Amino acid sequence: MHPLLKEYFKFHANADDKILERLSPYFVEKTFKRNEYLLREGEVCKHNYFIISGCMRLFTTNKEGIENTRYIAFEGKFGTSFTSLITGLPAFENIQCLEKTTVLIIHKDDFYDLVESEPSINKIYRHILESAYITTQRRIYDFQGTDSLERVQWLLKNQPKILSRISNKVVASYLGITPHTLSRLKSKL
Amino acid sequence: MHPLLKEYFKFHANADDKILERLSPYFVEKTFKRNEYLLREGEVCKHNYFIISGCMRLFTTNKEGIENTRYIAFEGKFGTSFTSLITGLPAFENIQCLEKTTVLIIHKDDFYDLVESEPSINKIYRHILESAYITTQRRIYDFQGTDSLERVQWLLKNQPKILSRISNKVVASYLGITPHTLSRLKSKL
DNA sequence: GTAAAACGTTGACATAGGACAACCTTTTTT
DNA sequence: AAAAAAGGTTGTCCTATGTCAACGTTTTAC
Repeated sequence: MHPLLKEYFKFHANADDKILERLSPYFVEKTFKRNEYLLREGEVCKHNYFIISGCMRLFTTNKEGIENTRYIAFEGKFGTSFTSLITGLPAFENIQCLEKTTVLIIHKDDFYDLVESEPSINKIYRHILESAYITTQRRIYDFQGTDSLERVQWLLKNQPKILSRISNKVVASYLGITPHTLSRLKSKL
Repeated sequence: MHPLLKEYFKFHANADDKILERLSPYFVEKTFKRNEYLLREGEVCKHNYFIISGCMRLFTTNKEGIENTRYIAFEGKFGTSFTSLITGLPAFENIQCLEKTTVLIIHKDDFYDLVESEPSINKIYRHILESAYITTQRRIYDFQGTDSLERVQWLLKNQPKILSRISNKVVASYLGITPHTLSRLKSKL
């Protein structure tokens, strides 16, 4: 099993080596090109991805074609369309690599079987859900009732990696502003 | 055990009557007045609440004193500050009853012990986390890049109960607009 | 039942940030 | 290496929504 995933399991579920060896075959490594899609809006999401290197984003497109980035994940994190994975309904979001990205892929059927049968995966899943929830909540909480300057400052303080590694266009769509506004704001700082 | 909670357990965890009788003593009934607080910002949240009748909201207050309602729950739902419950850190949100409200209260220690030891509660918790996550995601997704008229229409379509049972002031703070704007928009519909 | 407070509506005005456009720079393609 | 495409910056203008204010109505408190 890849050391990054091992670390994740040890840290969040106290899993021992024996269990990890048993789980290892469920995770298949694959590398995607920069800008390549792991999932497109309208498809049913069938996999959970653990990022070994690179990064990906979840984004939606509204009726005017404007992109809205909702989550950006780097190496060492799980990322997928949980809403589609959980409900089995078509995703309303896309998953796209922002850099050349290597992931470990587990199929949802295996994943949910293991959630039921294997306590360490049950714990990991609980952890993933809890932190996904908390992250989402924090983002709503921190963004609601703030102007765009405050949002950029928030990003600088809380997720500086996003500002340094990700293009302005994507950052703007993550902050809910236009690239123009972001550009103007950056010159103010 | 109260029939509403029973129904919840049967529906989401297939729990049988024997288990429900065992779980029953952990849930204590209590009634709160309209506007009464179950939790104040800065306190550590120690309980999970299941609403039997009435409704409550979670809201935050920003530095200018502006309220921001993030979740409104009616009878038949669990509600608490999960972020504080999970992390054990002080909550940044308030929980307040919007009507005279009767809840079943379970202490977080009991709750998390049961999550570990009792599969039906484990399943319930998973379900709560999953739906909390999905609800939050949907709200972000549906609100981002929409103007306030679209938000009101969204509410009318997706949560009409909120518009009919809850005061304009609270609804406005849920939509992230001022009561003035909401008032103007309502006259347009 | 009366006073006080909170809430809701509407108007006039101010402003943050989007739309459009031009231009420059960087990246990608061949 | 040249051409094309994408991304970034900056200017002007416009619109949606917040702010301030006045006033009427409903709810709460004594």
